[in-house]
Amino acid sequence: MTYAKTTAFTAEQQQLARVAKALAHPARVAIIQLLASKKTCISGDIAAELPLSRTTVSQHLQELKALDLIHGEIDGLTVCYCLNTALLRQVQEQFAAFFAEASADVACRPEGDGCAC
Amino acid sequence: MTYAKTTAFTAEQQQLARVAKALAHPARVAIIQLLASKKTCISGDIAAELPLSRTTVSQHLQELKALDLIHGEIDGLTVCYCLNTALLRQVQEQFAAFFAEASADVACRPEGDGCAC
DNA sequence: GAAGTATGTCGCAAATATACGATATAGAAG
DNA sequence: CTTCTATATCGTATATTTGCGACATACTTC
Repeated sequence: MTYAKTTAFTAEQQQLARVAKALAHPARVAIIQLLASKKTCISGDIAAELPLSRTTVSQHLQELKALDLIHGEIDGLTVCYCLNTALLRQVQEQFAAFFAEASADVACRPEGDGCAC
Repeated sequence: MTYAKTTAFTAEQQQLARVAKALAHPARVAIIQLLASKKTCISGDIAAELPLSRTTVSQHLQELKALDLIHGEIDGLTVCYCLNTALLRQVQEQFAAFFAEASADVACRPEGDGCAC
C-alpha cells in the first residue's frame, strides 16, 4: 500500500488491517471455511470447490500462507493445507476486542449540541 | 480441468468479505477507533488526527458510510460522524461465528494418511 | 452580498489486487 | 528414463484502491 506516513498508525491498527485484508475476498473466506469444515486438509480439491482457476486459488492460498493463517505440508504428490488454529484464536481475540470497543452504545456523545447521533 | 467449478460464493462469504475490506486499511480502523473513543462525533477533526490529507480521510469516511458502518449528520457548517453501533454488533456476531468455526481445534483430520497437520 | 470555513466531489497518478494461461518443478507410475 | 499428475511460479492484462490537489458546495458571519 502506498501509505504516505505508515508510521503514524499503531501496530495494532496495521495488524488488524492486515488480517482484515486477508478476509477481504470471498474466495479466501471460502477457503478458510472449507478447511474448517472438511476434516481433511485437502489441497487441490480446494480449487475444485471454488469458481476460480487453480492458478488463482493457489495465489489466494499463498496469500493466506504469507500471513501464517494456514499451513501447507507437502505430502508426496499433493499438498495438505490446514488452518493455523492457534493464530486464528489470537486474531479472534483481536477482532473481538476491536468490535467490543466499537459497538459499545456509549460511543456517541451523551448530550449533544446539535449533533443528532 | 476435470473440475467443475459450480460453487459460487455464498451471500455470507461476500458480506463478510465486504466488511473485512472496510477494515482492511489502518486509516479506517483508526477512524472507527477514534469515533469509539471520542465522546463526540467530530467531523473534520478526524482528518486532523490522521496522517492523511483531508481529502483522503473524507474518502475513507465515504467508504465506511457506504457500508452503513457510520452515520454522518450535517450540523450547520460541520458534519458529525458516529458509529452505527447496531450494525457493528451485527457484524461482530458475524465475525465471532466465523472465527469460532475457523479456530476450532478439530479442524484438521483426526487420523492422517501422511498429512502432518 | 462578500469573505471565510468546513466538506464533499472530480480527475489524475501510482500502487496494488485479481485472474488466468503458459511454463516450471517434483514426485508417482509405468 | 519417460510420462503423467499435482502444484507452484511467471508474465501479463485488467480492475480496484489509495492519495492528493484543484474545484464545487453550503453554511456562517460580517
